[in-house]
Amino acid sequence: MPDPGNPVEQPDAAQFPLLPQLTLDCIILGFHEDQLRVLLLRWKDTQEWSLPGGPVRQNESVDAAAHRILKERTGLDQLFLQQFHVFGDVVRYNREEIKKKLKHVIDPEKWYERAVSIGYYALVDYSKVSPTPDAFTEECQWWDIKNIPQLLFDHNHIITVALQALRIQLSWQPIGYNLLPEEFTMPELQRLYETILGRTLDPRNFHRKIQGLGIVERLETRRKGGAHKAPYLYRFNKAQYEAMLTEGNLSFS
Amino acid sequence: MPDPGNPVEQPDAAQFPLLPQLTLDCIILGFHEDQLRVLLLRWKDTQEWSLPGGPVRQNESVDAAAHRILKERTGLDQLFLQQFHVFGDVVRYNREEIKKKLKHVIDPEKWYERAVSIGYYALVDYSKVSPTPDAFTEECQWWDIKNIPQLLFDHNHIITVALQALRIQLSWQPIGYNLLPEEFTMPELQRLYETILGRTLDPRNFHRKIQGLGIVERLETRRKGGAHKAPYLYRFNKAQYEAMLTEGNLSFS
DNA sequence: TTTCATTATGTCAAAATAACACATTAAGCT
DNA sequence: AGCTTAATGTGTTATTTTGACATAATGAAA
Repeated sequence: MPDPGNPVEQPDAAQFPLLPQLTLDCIILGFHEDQLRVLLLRWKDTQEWSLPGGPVRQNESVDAAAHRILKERTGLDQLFLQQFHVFGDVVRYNREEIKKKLKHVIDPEKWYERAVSIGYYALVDYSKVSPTPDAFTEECQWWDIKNIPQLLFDHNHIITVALQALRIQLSWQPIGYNLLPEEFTMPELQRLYETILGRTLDPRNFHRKIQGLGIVERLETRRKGGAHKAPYLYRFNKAQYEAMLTEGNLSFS
Repeated sequence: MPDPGNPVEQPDAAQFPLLPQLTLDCIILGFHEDQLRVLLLRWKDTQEWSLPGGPVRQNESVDAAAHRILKERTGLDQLFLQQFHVFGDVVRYNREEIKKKLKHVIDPEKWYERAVSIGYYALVDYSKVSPTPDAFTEECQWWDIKNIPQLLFDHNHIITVALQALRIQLSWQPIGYNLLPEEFTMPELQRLYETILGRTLDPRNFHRKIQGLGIVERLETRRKGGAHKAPYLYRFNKAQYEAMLTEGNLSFS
């Protein structure tokens, strides 16, 4: 379910007792047509969008809840999932406004107390995702990160914080394994980095850098189809990639 | 109060309704005698130690709760406080063992369900702290980070994760403003970095680096008192320091 | 005044980064 | 077949940053 910020009575509450006043919000990011995109949900009978999210069940870990929600929204099992912040203000958004906007979906009497929300971001292979709405929503769709509408709750803010965290990750860990298909081209990887960093990179320097990290291997084949020189295909060297995820590029001086 | 992992009935529960099944744990770090030290609490009538922590009240933000707990344990108001991880496993530690160990402090019947804990680390000026135990504990003391005893709950693990987060912070943000007194020497700052990083640094290179960041200003005065050449005193350039905290040294390449 | 402990400081080599331009080639068009 | 278009693949150089390294200076104590 999306995070109603203040959790509401859940459809499957009887079956699955929940941790009270605690929710997750998931920023599910994909990369398509040179755009970083985020998966959003549209609430039933409204034009209001929000992040996917939901409560944590008593018998599952917080991480497991995040995985479950991701699985429900995307169909994907394995993905890069990263806790990045806890949103714990007493008043995270205007509750009356939300109650009003969602009154046709959720009985305004059924809103509980304030909730603390744990933010996760996930990096997924856009082409493998089957966007699926939940019990409160009727549409699940990708949105260009540069073009997010006004969202419910404090979700615009949460996205901002998630992107900051993602850029920090990028500065000392590699990114791409979970965002690109198995085989990809160097310009594609470069555009992914450029999109996250919000600036252009020099293709020669980028190539040198990535090769230096040893996280990719060039294949024999090239990708044909464009009206231009065919780029080589690459795949990630999983072992080296994992190593860079763990050790990272941490260096003080 | 320390985090009983599973929260227990709180002494002031009537006065302050709490967020259920949610607690904070605070890793309060100071620097003294070239050691990074963490503040720990000893439970009443036991030899068992744990991290400071406690529940979040309904009418305060999670960050405010962390500040409150820090204020209660240290007497300090302004300090560097950083959320670093949420510990959300269903079983974070052996509950029966804990109930038994603390049976003289907390009625084993009074333990609630599992709790999710939000980890914060704080960097404080050792000399300004007045360690103060809470309602469940009778001693509050600094421990060398290299010499932590077996702690209650999953607190040894939490400390490990906090130190990892601290090292990551160090790799792209300056550290020191909240850990050192207003005036300090370059060797002191260097030893702080060395302690956090767990390795020695070259004094010439360190000096060059720190000067390059522009976060410190050398004063006219030197610190006398040691049987050796008197080191210059420095103070942080707050503006530049803040700038480095925000912008950081983030660079992909 | 001698000794001891610690601090302050500069140079050079190596590595990493930033800046920069042009030949190649697949596809589409004529 | 030949031309055009669009994007890719690639190397060099200057600059900056990092890492390695050793000695003179000085305050306190003996």
